[in-house]
Amino acid sequence: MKTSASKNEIIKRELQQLFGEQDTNIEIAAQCLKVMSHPARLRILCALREGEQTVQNLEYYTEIKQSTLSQHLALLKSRGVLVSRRETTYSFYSFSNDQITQLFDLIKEVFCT
Amino acid sequence: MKTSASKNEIIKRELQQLFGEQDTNIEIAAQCLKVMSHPARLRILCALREGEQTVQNLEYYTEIKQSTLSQHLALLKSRGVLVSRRETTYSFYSFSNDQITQLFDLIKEVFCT
DNA sequence: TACTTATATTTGCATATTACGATATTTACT
DNA sequence: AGTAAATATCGTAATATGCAAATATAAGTA
Repeated sequence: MKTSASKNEIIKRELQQLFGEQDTNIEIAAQCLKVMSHPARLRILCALREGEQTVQNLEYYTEIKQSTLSQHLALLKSRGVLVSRRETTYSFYSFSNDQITQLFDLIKEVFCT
Repeated sequence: MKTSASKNEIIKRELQQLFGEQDTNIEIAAQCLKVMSHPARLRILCALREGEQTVQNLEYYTEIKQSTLSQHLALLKSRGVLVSRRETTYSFYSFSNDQITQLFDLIKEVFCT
């Protein structure tokens, strides 16, 4: 099977542009999606959907052990999905921006309807 | 820090319902997202966005080695992201449904704009 | 039947993730 | 200073994932 060579070239060129020249965007997208694609982390995002929460509240909601939870949160934060702020001894985590929130909402819509 | 116990209970109950009672949906979502969150597989999805393609075309577009590509395709198919059909010796792969396509489009929108 | 092309599967190995106990850090309070 | 609470980090064992060569299968053609 051979589509015309020129058409293949066009598609290939479009592909190269689609996610940016150096595949930077595609790498970022993969990393961000990857960090969201874990049952525990999806549960965390669920719990944060209505607003920021402390670690101990998240521990209660998600039933994930403290150290494990803390690692998941650190990962989500390091990839730009979440942000955190300190208030006395509490850390409050929340979504970092609207795009991520929007992405999460669509995921929920796609898989829960 | 203690939010009132009753409010916590309410949030927890909402969480349990959000992705379904047995966490089935959340598991499915995680698996599906996970399979999409890989640079090679995102590149494959990009190439398929305009319609079905043969394996050899995908090999050309994505520059992924045949056996590796075939494994990625098998994975994407097994998780319901792609479907395939045989025509003589060629396998044609394409998106399995509109929701997945829509999800992919949003991913592209979020990470490439 | 023999040969070729397209795709799929197997295998081995390297690397990455995961969970969780133990330990460390941070901050407040006495 | 000493203690306690909330969170973070470390160490490690189990498991999962990645890639690509080698091999297998499927289907068309001489």
